[in-house]
Amino acid sequence: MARIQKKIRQERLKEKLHNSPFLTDEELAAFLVVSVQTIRLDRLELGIPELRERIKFMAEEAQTKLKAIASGDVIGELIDLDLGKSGISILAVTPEMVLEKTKVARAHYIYAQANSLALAVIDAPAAVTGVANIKYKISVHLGEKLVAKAEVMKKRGNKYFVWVKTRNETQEVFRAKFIMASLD
Amino acid sequence: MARIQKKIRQERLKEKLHNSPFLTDEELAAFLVVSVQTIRLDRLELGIPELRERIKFMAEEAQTKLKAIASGDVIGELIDLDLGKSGISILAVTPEMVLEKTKVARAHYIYAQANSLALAVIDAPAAVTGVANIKYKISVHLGEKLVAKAEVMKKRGNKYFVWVKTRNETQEVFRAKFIMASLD
DNA sequence: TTTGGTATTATTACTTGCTTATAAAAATAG
DNA sequence: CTATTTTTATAAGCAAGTAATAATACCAAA
Repeated sequence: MARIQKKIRQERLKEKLHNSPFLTDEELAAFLVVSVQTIRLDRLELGIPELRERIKFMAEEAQTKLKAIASGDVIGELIDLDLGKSGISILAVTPEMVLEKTKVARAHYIYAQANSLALAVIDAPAAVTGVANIKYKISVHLGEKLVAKAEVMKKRGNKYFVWVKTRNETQEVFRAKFIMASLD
Repeated sequence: MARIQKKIRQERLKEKLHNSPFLTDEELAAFLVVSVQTIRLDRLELGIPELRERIKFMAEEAQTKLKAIASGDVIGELIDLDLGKSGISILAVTPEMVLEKTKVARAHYIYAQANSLALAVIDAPAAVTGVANIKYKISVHLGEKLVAKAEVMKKRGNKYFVWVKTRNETQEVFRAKFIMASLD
């Protein structure tokens, strides 16, 4: 009986901390109606660090993630680049990128990978996207690895015509034609 | 002379903390070759909170930002929604969204606002983007406020045809036609 | 019923990274 | 040289812990 209670409590502890990780042991003890010591033993068993460590970890992790998402000039990892001609990037679909309910990747991530690859591939110091023609062929799910290939089809004046095709492991999932204009 | 030294030290302190905000007073004292007490007086004068508060603040802020950027179902603030018919969202262009050099908003943010609005507006429990036709008319810069308006033009079976037009304060900057397929 | 092991709670000493308050020393300006 | 500012030192206290040890409580099986 006691063992079952313990298991349940520890599950509840994990869940609670998952939802609100900023709680102290004291608050957790009040929530689960046990002593602070019990909470500490549970944390020890479950390998959950103390509040301050948790906060610190979150701050560090969130910072790097923010950088990756918000300020990285290329979404996805650039693995091949022939400037002015073609490029390849890969992007792993992580939990942040999918819709909660369906686990389907949100469209703008797939778009972002393609668009930033297109931007990277054209041989210009700065450029903006003018027109895009896009087709999402099948939906992409959590855990898949997307490989985007970009090709500069032609260049006319300051305009670049870039095609991007994105595949998962087995098939083509996305296709886009961009017309990019270089500035300067 | 001393006053100048103090000013300089406090500037250096601010800069150091800006770059590496995870330093303790002790480490800062060693870095600036003064006593820990001096660092504390400086922090007091400059209104800089202690390490733990800084970390906590970063964790909280980064978390909300991450949520906003990565897992918010709508990029931009939804200010009007007539389900199945139309919707409006606004998005302020913040420093994270622009390219370092040019301060021009990266295309995928504008796309993301439009796409997530289109998703929000269609009256379906879950949907994926099938095809998009996009035109970036002029480039968007740091500080501008984007207003996206979506309209469901027609519905055929499980397919929705949604048009989105985005304006800044003065003119239309972006236009997209999406064909979304609802799932269930 | 007693014995034994797990689970829980309590107690105490110690840690980090501070705050607050007070005082002393050093540096500098006038 | 004195008054003021700046810097350093000292001591007490706090939050949220860890680590170690001991004392109960509980339940289960011999």
